[in-house]
Amino acid sequence: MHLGIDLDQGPLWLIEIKLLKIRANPKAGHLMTSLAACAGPEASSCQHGRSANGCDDCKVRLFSVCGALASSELDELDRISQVRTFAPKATLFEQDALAGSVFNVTEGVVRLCKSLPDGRRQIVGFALAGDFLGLALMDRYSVAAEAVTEVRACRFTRSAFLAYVDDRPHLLRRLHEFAGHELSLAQDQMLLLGRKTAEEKVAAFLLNLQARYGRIGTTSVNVPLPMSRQDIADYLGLAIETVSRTLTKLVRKKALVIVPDGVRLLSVTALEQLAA
Amino acid sequence: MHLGIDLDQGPLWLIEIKLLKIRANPKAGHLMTSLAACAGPEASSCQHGRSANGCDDCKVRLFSVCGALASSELDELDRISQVRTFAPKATLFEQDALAGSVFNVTEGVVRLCKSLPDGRRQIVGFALAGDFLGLALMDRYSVAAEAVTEVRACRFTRSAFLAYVDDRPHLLRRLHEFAGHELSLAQDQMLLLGRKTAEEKVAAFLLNLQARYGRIGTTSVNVPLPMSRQDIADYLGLAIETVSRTLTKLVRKKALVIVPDGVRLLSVTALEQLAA
DNA sequence: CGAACCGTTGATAGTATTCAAACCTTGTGG
DNA sequence: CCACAAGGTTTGAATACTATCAACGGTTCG
Repeated sequence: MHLGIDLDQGPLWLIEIKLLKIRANPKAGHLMTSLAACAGPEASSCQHGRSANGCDDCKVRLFSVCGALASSELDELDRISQVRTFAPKATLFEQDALAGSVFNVTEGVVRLCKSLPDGRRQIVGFALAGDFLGLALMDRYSVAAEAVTEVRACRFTRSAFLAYVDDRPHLLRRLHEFAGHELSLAQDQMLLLGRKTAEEKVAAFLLNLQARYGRIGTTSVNVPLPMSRQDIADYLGLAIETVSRTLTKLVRKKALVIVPDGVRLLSVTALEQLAA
Repeated sequence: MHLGIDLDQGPLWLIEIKLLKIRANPKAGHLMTSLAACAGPEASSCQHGRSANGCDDCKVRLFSVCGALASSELDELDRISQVRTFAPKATLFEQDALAGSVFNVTEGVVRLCKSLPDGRRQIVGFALAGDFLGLALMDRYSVAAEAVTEVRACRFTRSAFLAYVDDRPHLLRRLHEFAGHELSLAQDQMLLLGRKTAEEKVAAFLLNLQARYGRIGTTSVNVPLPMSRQDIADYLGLAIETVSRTLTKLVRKKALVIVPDGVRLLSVTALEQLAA
């Protein structure tokens, strides 16, 4: 066995699994959550968000809305943007509040929540690196956005961003493409919420997350779960206990193992069948 | 009591309700389904869709995406569009098919469905007059569209429409606004599907539909339900029996009465409380 | 060390589904 | 005109899946 080389195979975890319940190597846990945003094996040198050079060497640009912009246009985008960081549980914006800003997530995970007066909560999505918040450009936020992990994001005032977009139809076009994609994901989620069983929901959730990580970084059978079980439950329309029970059921079926801060998928094909 | 004058109060139904189970006047039923698209009392002279004059006197233009266009632009829109009608249960397009066309519904009701391999179905939305199908402008349809009632729609080939849009950023802007609204509705629906009880789902559905009818025609406590109970069930993530039972429960609570082809809301405030 | 939080597991309850049958409406054909 | 078939709706009884309530184990942090 080769140690510390193949990130994708997560050897540190393998060791932990075999040693049974030995305290997790904290570095391993960190590596897993980092996977969401980092591509390639040199995780230590991974720097997301804008550096001193601004958007030019932004790691998320190519798969984000900014990918529609020419290098010359990025300079002005730089000028109207500011990098902001949010601690876990911090609020980026609240449901129904006036939309003063829009954000482009460059690092970390954000949950998008809707709540009922009595406290019931539905998470309508998780935003990862490259995702744009406030895509609809509406004057009020329809959801709340809360940092799950430490989050880094480019912030624009909505008015400045609108002015910027108005001069650039190709960017609007790109925004619209992203909105269309979001809408399609929302429809998939409606199918999941309305018609799938708990097991199908959890399996589909894990596969989905894996695919999303793959699009922004390394494809791996290690799927970090930076969000809490309660978050997952509120995303899938389940009770927290049902999420927990279903995960252990999937473990018994040998479809996955639970590792610190996430899961390792043992049989993607089994999960795909379970996900319906 | 005044007969045949006040459409909004639906006097014909009142009579029927009081006579208890007397066979419904077929005209009354027809009036109700027409309410979805007709504003004002002269339902008989109501003509939706493009007439010989094209888009200019289209009844849905002002609250549809076309509302962003100047009169001069409508001429060219006319040229690339064709009016099409669909019989109930006809398919406008199928899930995952190449998106060859986009549609603007001018009359009738369309259901947007997603299905699982085993037949389970989720309706992700009902399109009414003024709604645009294919808003996302993606190259494949993410849902199937099926006529619930007789449907009239303006059809555009996707390529022609894309070319038309490319020359008109203000139309793209309007399309994006509509997409943002759709996304917001989808998020509301996720909250409903994931976190609401059967009673809350049904109450919210009826109030929502009433509000939508109000936006495109006459606000009325009469809410036509042209779709089947199965359709409602598949929209709300319930079994057909649960929808039926919940409706009769709402009748027992005196929140509404069931009339041919729809319901009449007796207490909107009661329903609003039940909808959470 | 204890409090707080998160996750897991067990027992129980409840809501919605499933299965089944009856009812109603509509359309067809004798 | 009535009988009958077909499709949709409603109602009833039993089941099942998931939620709720409760307790416990593990980790973190002061």
